[in-house]
Amino acid sequence: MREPGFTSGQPGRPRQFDEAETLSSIMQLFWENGYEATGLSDIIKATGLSKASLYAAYGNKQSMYLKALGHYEALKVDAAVQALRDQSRPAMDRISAFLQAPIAAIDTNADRRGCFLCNASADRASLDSETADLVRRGYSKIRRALEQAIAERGNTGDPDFAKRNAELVLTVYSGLRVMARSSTGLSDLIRAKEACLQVLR
Amino acid sequence: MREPGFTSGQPGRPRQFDEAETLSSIMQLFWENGYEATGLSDIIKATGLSKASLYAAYGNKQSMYLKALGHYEALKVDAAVQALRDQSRPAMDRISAFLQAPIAAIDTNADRRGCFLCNASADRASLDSETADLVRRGYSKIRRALEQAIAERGNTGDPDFAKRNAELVLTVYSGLRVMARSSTGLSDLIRAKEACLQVLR
DNA sequence: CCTATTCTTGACCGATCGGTCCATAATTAT
DNA sequence: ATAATTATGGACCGATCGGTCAAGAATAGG
Repeated sequence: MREPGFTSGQPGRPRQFDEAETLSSIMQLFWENGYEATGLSDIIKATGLSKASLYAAYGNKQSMYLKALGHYEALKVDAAVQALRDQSRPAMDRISAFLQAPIAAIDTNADRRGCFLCNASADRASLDSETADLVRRGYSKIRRALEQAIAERGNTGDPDFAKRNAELVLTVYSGLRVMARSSTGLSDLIRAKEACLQVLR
Repeated sequence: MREPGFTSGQPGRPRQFDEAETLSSIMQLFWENGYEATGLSDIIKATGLSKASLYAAYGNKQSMYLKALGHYEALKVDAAVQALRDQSRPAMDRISAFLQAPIAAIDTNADRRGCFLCNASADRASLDSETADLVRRGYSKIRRALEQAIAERGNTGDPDFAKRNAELVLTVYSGLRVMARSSTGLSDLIRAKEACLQVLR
């Protein structure tokens, strides 16, 4: 209909919206406002779709949330992991950039959404085990990438050095993301980042 | 009525419940479940009071939340600050205990409520400036106490040492609290704490 | 063409939401 | 006693919640 002559091979009326694009809109809402503060009405408004279409495509609200969180993982977490693994830059630069992201979000875009993974951990993981599973999986991906980046820099004696400090960086990242949601200035966030990076030097 | 002969000096029927005790119950609910996931019905169930009594005593839901968060600050934050200022123990021990709290909560009580301040920052601060104000005030109290505890240990050269590392400890604390809400094991949390403490040694 | 299948819209559902009102109970002051 | 004042519980409010349903629209294969 939209594209005359186009056939999908499937019987029945084809979807009239881009599923991934719509999922992105849904993700933005849950990301910014959390699970409970986001209503179906908000999702309807943002996507322009009707309730039944949304339910047909993504299931109920809980399922929409999980799919949105999964989408975040595939989009943002995986991108961060890839950047952390980019061998064309010094490991230290990559880790520094990873910790700079929470600061840059506020600085350049006044973006207070934080990190969906961290928000989900604080907001929803303790009430829903499926969310908790997703959050842990996302954290683990980053953890492993950090570990390897730190290990790259030569491990002096202590076999646990990379593991311990990867966890430190990940925890500082989470803390920055959460504190940024209520913070007014950048200076505190920058200080924490600098202090964290000095450990690795 | 409850205590015949007791007079408060005020005209009219006296409150038949302990305001602070009831506020504690309300605090527990918002603390554990967040703002939106806590309904008036939950508060009624937990306190045993009627809706009208609650509104008369604390105002609307938003106001209940802010009072609950203020109560948390007076109860828990101030206690943590006091512990950080306790000169009878080495500064390092106090800071270590501060970072141990998020771990002990899970370990000994399977307590996944995290820190109300951190939860409020992630959950609500970006949507409500009054909440953000309270959160920042709470963080600042802890920040100052940490700064002084770190400064106690002798400041070698760098005049910004205490400030930077106080921010690091505070950020790690926030990160631990948030990650603990979705975490299954203790080992990662412990690693982050250890790595953070090593900076100060 | 027809039939099967899927998608879409909008009406509709009961339940619950936060919030208000009112009659009554309990107290103080006179 | 009586009046004034405050607190309480329960009924009540419109709005919104998440979720379902049915009828029609759009496609496929035959």
